[in-house]
Amino acid sequence: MKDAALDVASVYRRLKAAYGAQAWWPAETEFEVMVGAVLTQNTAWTNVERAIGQLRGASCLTPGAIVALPSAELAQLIRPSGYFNVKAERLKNLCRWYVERGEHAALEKLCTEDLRQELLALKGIGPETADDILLYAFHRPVFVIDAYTRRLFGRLGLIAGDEHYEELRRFFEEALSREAEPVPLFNEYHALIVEHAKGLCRKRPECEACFLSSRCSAEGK
DNA sequence: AACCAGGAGACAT
DNA sequence: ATGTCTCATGGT
Repeated sequence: MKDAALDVASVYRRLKAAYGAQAWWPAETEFEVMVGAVLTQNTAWTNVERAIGQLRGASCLTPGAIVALPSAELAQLIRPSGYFNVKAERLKNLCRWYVERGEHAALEKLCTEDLRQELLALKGIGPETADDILLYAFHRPVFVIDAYTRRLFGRLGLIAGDEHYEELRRFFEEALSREAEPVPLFNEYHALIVEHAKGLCRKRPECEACFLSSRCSAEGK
């Protein structure tokens, strides 16, 4: 028999077998998902949690409150998440658009491509942040590409790793196009990639693939 | 104590 | 179209 094909779908099964269900995104509301998507840009999630906690504590975890808040005050609230000055502007851009556009009730009516283009047009919302929002806040079938995805699948030999964002997104979405329910699948898949990456031993990059075998010393962090 | 973290934009080449 | 720099806090 031929060796088991190491394709995108089988990597998912192995990740899920190794780490279990993730049930992302870690947030109370869909708006909170959007805030977290901006705050976590190139930042550890533990820092984002603090920033979101500060926003909640100041009763500023709503689009209206963030729009009304002076940038300098917003920056101080989100300080623990790093890049607080730029992220304050990015959050305000996002919230201003969100409010003007009628929030979820109105935006839900847009098709995925239109919604994506509107998000990408905002200063501070790049392809990954836009796709985080599309998938985890609007439940659209979009596969999120992040640095972990590039690293993992690059090391597995399934991609080069330096492809353009859109090219990789199409690659994964096409590879999973036969699946019955893309939204829960994409949701879980990206979460598993991150979970795997967080527990990965930095000193041994070769361990990147150890979830593929039944015994892995790096499992469970 | 350097190094990195669930990126994106501005700018030069 | 492809590099390089900046933004900044909190963990290992």
